[in-house]
Amino acid sequence: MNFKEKCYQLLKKVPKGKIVTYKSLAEALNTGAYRAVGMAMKSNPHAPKVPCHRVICSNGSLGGYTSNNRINIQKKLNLLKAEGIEIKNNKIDLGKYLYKFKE
DNA sequence: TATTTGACCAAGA
DNA sequence: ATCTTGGCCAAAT
Repeated sequence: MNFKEKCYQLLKKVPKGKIVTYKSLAEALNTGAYRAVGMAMKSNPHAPKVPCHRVICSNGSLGGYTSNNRINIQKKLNLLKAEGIEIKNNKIDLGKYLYKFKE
């Protein structure tokens, strides 16, 4: 299985109402390639099956979605709100919504 | 095979 | 608080 597919599998494990950071996701993959994880997302061959909108930056910002345009960011933000996540000033409470893979 | 790039992260100024 | 720099790993060229 390629690195990307592992990212997708792991990302699909993330429950609704929770989010993960690129770093945490990479850590769960037993690696530190958080940047490569982002690449895997933009490739996104599995489209809506993989909740790439649940993946955000470690600083609490949304990161990117289809592009780095604010408009698309709004869309991602809206999806997260639909999950029950509250965003404050385009920032998310990591300690509250960050999902941990290992336990 | 080597260099560059990227939906990033952490630290320094 | 924001901006810049260096570093990380994998994929693209």
